[in-house]
Amino acid sequence: MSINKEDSEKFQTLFTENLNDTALSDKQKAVLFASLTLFSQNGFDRTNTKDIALLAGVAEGTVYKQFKTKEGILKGILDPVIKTIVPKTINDFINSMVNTSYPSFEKFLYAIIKNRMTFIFDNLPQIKILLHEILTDQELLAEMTKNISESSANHFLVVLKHYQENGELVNWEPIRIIQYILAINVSYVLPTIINSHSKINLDSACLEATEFLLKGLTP
Amino acid sequence: MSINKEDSEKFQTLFTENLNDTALSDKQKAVLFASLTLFSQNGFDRTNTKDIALLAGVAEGTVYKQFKTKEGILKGILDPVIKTIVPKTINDFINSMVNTSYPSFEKFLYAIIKNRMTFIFDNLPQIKILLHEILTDQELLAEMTKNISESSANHFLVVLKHYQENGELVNWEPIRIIQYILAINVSYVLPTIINSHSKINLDSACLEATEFLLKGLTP
Amino acid sequence: MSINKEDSEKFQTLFTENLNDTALSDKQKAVLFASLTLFSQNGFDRTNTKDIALLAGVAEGTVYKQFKTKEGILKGILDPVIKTIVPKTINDFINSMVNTSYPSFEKFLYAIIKNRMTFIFDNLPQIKILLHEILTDQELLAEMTKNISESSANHFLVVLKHYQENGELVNWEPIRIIQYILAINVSYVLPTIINSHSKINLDSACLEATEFLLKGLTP
Amino acid sequence: MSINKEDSEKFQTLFTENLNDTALSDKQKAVLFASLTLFSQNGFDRTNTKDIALLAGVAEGTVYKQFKTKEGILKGILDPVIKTIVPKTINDFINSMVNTSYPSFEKFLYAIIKNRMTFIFDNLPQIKILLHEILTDQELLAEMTKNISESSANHFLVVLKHYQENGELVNWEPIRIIQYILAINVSYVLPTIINSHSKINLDSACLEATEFLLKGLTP
DNA sequence: TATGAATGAGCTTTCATTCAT
DNA sequence: AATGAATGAAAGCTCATTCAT
Repeated sequence: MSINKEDSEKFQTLFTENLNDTALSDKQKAVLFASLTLFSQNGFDRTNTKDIALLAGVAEGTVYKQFKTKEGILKGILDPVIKTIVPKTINDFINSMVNTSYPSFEKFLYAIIKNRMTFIFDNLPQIKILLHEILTDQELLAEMTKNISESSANHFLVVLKHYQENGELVNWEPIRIIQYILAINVSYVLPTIINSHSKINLDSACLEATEFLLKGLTP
Repeated sequence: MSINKEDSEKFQTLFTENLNDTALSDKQKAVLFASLTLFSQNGFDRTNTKDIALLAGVAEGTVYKQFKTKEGILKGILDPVIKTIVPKTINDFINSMVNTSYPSFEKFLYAIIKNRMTFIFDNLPQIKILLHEILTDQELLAEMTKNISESSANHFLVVLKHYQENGELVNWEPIRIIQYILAINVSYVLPTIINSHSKINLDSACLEATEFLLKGLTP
Repeated sequence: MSINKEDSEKFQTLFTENLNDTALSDKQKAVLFASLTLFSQNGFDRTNTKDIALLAGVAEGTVYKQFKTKEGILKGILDPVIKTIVPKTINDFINSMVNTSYPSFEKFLYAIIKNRMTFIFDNLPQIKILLHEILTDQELLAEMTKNISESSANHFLVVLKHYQENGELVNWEPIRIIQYILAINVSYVLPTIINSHSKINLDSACLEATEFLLKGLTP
Repeated sequence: MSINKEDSEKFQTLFTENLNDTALSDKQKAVLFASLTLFSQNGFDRTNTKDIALLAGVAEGTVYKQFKTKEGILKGILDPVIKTIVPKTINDFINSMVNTSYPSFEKFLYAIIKNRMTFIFDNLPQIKILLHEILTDQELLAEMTKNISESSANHFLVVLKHYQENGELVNWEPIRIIQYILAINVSYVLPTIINSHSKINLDSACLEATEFLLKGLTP
């Protein structure tokens, strides 16, 4: 199995679909998108509701129709990410992982990396906002990890153990292995998170990351 | 929000030394430390000058004596980090690296990692503030990298090349190697950056990181 | 300081008309009138926005809706005077002067004096504010004279020349004659400018001024 | 008699002498001069004590040694003008007038005009400050006129009456005659009051003013 | 449902004034 | 007497939020 184009387009539109599910008028959606854009560009505190209204093309009052407060808009953006998008994505991925037996740890590694990177790229604005909030609100992170780990992290551990017993993966603590995989992933994406205009080649990044991690994680 | 007095008394490293060099009165230093603490705890925008004055034990007017504006205080905190502390630390480190010939790439790697991690732990609040600002102000990062790379990055590259020619280090682009080293470093420090109360064992972290990076970077 | 509500209701002339032209809400007009009153009573610097809001019967935030700053309000008051009201008044007057052939210099003199004095009385608060500003901001005067002289001062000079050639007016430089006429006018109005409660009889003032100027300016 | 150069230098230094009389240290005098300069340039409200200290070359605390408040400095500048300098000047002038019998109303007129104009030029900064204050503080003017008229205005009226009975001066109310003389005087000085850099020729101004007033005030 | 004028709490900043040195 | 760091009241201004239309 490999994460194909269709998969990546699924993540990209999860946020939008999520919007479409709820019965939001066009103006309300415009408010949410404008907020997403401005929050990720300038930060929550440096975005005012007047500018949101301006960018959304609505009146200031309309900004408050759906979410009662400015912070409500923030939650309206982050809650789906924390509670739905991330867990759902992870579940989908792990399920496909369990169902598909990867021929080698290398293929497996490449798959995770591509999946993770694609997800990050597809949700850049939300991730940037999350980063901002996590720096000051520690409960956010706690809630997020809770939603992830409780859902299906155990399945992932099983797969890791499989490769360890197979002799393809060093016998380190799973958390340590995950830490390295995430770190290398993030190191490729960070420039784009910070500067939206910087572009990287996703494919070669995945290949490079896999190459290094494979060397570092093979016994 | 709660103002944590103990936190503000911990950061007694280069930043403090740097302060003592400048002729600041005790109250002015208190203002700077209070700002450092609150900015890193709650973020710049969610810190008001009244609370800074309160934590520093001075009047609100005193907050504005040294740095004319609130943003001036932010610069007063970040400028030394960007322009002096980071470059100085890097120079010191590289000089010691050039003078000391490490017997192996492993020793060399361990030395960098320990140095880097120690630096990050010693400057946690400033780094947290920097992170916040970098997310919205891209020029900050540009200026920082300028100060770093122009000073002595070339020396570092020479050392890397030495190990590559020696057959101890893979023949990848130096930037890629540095990226991995930094990523692994940061992955150990991140929990502490986000949650100041989470503690890690610096020594075992360095050993672990060295172990992994050595595997990944040896040809 | 006491806020005099009656005063603020008196200035119902060109300034008010000018306001009605622009699409200002009642509250915005109230802000402008309150500012006019307080600025002229106590001076710009001794008027605070809280008192403006109080006199206007609005919230403090409302004071900043139309004109973004306190100085913006000052400009909102003085700009029409400098750029519109004064030039328009002068043009109207000169046009009527050119169209109407006065039987004698005396009639002509009386007409100007009455016109000038009436204008000053009708715009007392604005003039008082202007005076204050002119004392510290010399560019204001420059801009005002530019707006006046360039518009139609030449027409006035033609009329003066006519009376000089007719033998009814001394052969002095026009600027000198105008200076005297203005000076005498102002001398009658000054007490009212300084103390709003001092009242003069406009008609007898005009007659007296005409009598003196006629003696002084007849060959 | 004519107002000679020596006379005019007497007025010019009255303010300084007044300072020297009081036991003020050099620094205290510097504070007073700096205040005089800045108050007249920028207005009382737009002058801060830091700038006064800076211009005077003293510490901020020193500004408060002599006059306990900023308003105290203003009084320290204006009180001598109102209570001493103006009355003394007027008394000196009227005494010299009474003692010297002017051969004609013309000579008399010229003498007053020159005296008045010279006085104004010699006290420009104080007059500018006075103007500012009079616009918002009506009691100031009241106190000033009280000090003037009570001292020796009556003497002046006697002289006017003399010329009226002599047939050299129209039979108008003395206050009206004084008003015109002052108005014409002020009209010559005003440009310099507003813009300190504009210079006029004092002698020709006096001759012109005399010429016009004589025509206007001769029966 | 959408509007946008109005609100007022809360923020940053200034500056006359004090006082230990 | 002179200093200048420190003060804190008060000012200008912003902006999330409300509500009559």
